[in-house]
Amino acid sequence: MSGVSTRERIVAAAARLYGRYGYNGVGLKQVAAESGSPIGSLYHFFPGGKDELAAEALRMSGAWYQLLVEGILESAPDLESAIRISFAGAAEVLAASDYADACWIETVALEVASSNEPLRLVTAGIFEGWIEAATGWMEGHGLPPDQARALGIAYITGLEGAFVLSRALRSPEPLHATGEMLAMAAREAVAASAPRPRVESRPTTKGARR
Amino acid sequence: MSGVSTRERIVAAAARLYGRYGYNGVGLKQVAAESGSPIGSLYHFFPGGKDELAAEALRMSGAWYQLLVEGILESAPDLESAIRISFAGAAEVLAASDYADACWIETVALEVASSNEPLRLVTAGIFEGWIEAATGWMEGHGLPPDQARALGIAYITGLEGAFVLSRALRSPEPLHATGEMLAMAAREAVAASAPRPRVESRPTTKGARR
DNA sequence: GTCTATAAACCGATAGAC
DNA sequence: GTCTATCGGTTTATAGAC
Repeated sequence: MSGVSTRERIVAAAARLYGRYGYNGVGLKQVAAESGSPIGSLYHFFPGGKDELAAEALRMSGAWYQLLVEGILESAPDLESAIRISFAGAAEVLAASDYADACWIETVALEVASSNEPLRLVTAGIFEGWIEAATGWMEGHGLPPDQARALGIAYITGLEGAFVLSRALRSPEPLHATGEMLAMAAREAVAASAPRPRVESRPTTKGARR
Repeated sequence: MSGVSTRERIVAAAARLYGRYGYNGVGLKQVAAESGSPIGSLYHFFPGGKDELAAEALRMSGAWYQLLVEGILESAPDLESAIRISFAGAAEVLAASDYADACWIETVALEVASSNEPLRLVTAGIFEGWIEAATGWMEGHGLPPDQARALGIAYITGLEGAFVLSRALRSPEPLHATGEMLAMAAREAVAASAPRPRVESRPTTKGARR
């Protein structure tokens, strides 16, 4: 009746624990206990040990978050409100977990960035996938490719950075403030790339573009 | 002739190592070796052990970054270019360290957020100080208090989030893109809070505000 | 203040019974 | 596939000589 395999329970427990306390802050014994399985099962499914388990946990979390965010973005009426809704929703979820569960990738990403190249590559692949998805969605709302990519990246970095401050301060304010400012940037980007809003919108004599 | 005390060398080594590899990723023996002092000296200066040393390293780094950023902000001609210069400078420094040294606070902040309340409070105090400083500077450039605080927070969260992606991807692009989008938000914020730029700047019949 | 030796606990990983 | 016992190494922290 459970429907979840031992392997899935181990991966889920590892993802949650690593996200909360970091890769180096959680032992395999703790993962085994949290998933309700002995150490032996852990090495049975992941002969590569802790690194292989973490890689699988990161990939699982990355795919899960991507589906979650894509669902939010696609259900929003426009670009500006999509950003606002994303950050407000993240603030609610974070507060509901008592500021424990934000992004299960980023703590590990920072820990392994300069010490574990295989895992660093896993986190890089996840972030690249998110950037591509966000960029595509921004393009679908009429932004030119370079603006779409910049805003897509800023959307992700804004979320990740706000997670750090919101968890440390135990306050939703960083998420709300960051969402508000990115919504403003989105409005400006849309206005700047609009076909031709009015006769005099911006001085065309000297391009503001770099 | 050295001028740096043993205590200072220990704190500096701890700050750098914790920033690169995380709080749980670095042992006291490694800090002692890196600082060129035996373990005994470490416990002589920090009887509280690893937590007390980390707290001191965090406070030192926090004050140092605050001075650095304030210097950059005050030397910039205007709000928009100050943001651009900050992110471009951070990208250069990060690349120069081979994507190892970004913010020495944030890796530790994420690790301790849900597991070490005393250290979490230290990181929270540092972030609060940064927010106050950034907010004050934004107000000095004419933004109303609530907009100044929101942009000040987004400036910090944007930096922190871009650090995560830039380190993981080993690319300066996240820092550049985030800086570009926050500069756009700053331009929009300045324009929106300007005394009265033109006769017809935005439809006043239906407020776009919230 | 500086330094070494060591205690006690925990880590990742393995062997092997069932 | 499940589970226990254990190895070797590393961790934080302490004791005590100099």
